[in-house]
Amino acid sequence: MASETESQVATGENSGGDDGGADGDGAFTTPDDSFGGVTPDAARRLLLGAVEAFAERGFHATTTRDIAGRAGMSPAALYIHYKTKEELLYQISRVGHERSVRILTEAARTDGEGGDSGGDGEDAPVRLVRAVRSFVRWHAEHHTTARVVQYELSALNEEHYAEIVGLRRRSEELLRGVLEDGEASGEFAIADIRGTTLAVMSLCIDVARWFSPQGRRTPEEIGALYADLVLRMVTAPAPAPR
Amino acid sequence: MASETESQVATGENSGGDDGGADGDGAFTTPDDSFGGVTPDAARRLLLGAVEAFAERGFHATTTRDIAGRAGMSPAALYIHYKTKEELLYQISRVGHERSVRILTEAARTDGEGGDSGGDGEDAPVRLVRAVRSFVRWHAEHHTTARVVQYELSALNEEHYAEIVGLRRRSEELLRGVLEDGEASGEFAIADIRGTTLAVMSLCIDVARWFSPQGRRTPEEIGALYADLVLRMVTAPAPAPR
DNA sequence: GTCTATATCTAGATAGAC
DNA sequence: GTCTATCTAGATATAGAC
Repeated sequence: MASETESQVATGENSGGDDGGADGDGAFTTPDDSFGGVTPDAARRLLLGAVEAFAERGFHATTTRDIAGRAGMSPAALYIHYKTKEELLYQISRVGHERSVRILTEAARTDGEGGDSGGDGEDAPVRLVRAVRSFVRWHAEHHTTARVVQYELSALNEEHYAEIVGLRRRSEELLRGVLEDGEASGEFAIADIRGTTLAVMSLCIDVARWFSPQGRRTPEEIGALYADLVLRMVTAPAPAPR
Repeated sequence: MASETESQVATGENSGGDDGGADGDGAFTTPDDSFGGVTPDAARRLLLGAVEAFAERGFHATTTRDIAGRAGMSPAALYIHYKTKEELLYQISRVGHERSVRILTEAARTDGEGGDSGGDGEDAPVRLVRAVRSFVRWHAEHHTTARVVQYELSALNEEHYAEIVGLRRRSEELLRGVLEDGEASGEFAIADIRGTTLAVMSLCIDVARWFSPQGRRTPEEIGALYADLVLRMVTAPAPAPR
């Protein structure tokens, strides 16, 4: 398998506690060190170059020369670290999707951060707000990576694509679980749980497409706005004042 | 300019009343005749082939041979009708974006279909529901075209890109107008109108990315669901029942 | 307007010196 | 592990016959 080259990508899943705390993620990571765990250095620089290039121009329009150039290397050097251009995309996708799953796992759990939740999933709104807020923040903060992760999937080979789809399903299930819990407890009033789950995922993901650091809102602000909008989506509206 | 080749694309803006009635759009159009006005026949077939191919594989990964093949022609024949591959994308984008503007213009107007609205923009919720419903329906029904229209913009040349961005701004302004009217009349309770406008646009647009005709919902059902979700987004939530 | 044939270029990937 | 040089394939676009 292409994924078992010896100089390969560390997921970050086990790479120490420097960037995945309970309060979300990205707050104290620099603009794009999603690949901090990758060694050797050249392999990481190539990955970062690939992310930039793929985000700017798309996978197919990006040349290996371009990627190598951004990493300060010759075109041939790329192939020491990655078998193909597609393998670069796969590593980016995998790390990004694993991060998504982790963010949502963290946010969706019932034993909230420091809170003394009674136990029976009473706090679905808190979990939902936390999930949307940190998921959106990640897509804005790491919009370059996220753009590649979310919009270049079709360039993966079949095997890699299947693996990524599995991770996406896990993310969706995590979010749906929160909506189901809230519906069961009466905190939410949702007409179509599966459909609403999809809509919320879609809303969060699409942040990566339009977000710009030059825009008028910070990732934090967008996260807060979106959390509020989503909370309204799952809550029965008040009768319109006349 | 590339856009003035003699055998070129009719917008559909003036092409008769066969598919843009007051009750939305797409209901009685076949799966993809967004380009019904294009003549000669070969030019239209090429456009349809390009839409399919771009949607499946992306602009850069699509070869002119592929497009020509789908249209039942040799690679060279393409260049009789279009100067470059990019021009095909431009025509697809332009027609699609003009359709979006038209759908939103139609839906956002204050003199609703047959209704006797008093006159002072009392019916913002109706306008919003109508807008979201038909905009979403278009993105689902024509998801192949919409995918190209929404996700391949970066492959346009600078001049064409600028033109398309102008159309996108018009769409956004149409939607924002509805939210502003509803906020002014007290029908809506929106914290951040610009941000909410963006979120709603984003939600609708992203339907094109994930929609599949094999999925469990029809375009109509998704449109209805989304209209409800968006209406909740702009309405003050009822206090949670305890 | 369409075809066959082809010019020209550029991409991904490899060979082999250092 | 990195470089220079290069192989090979396939892309866009054009030429010229029909």
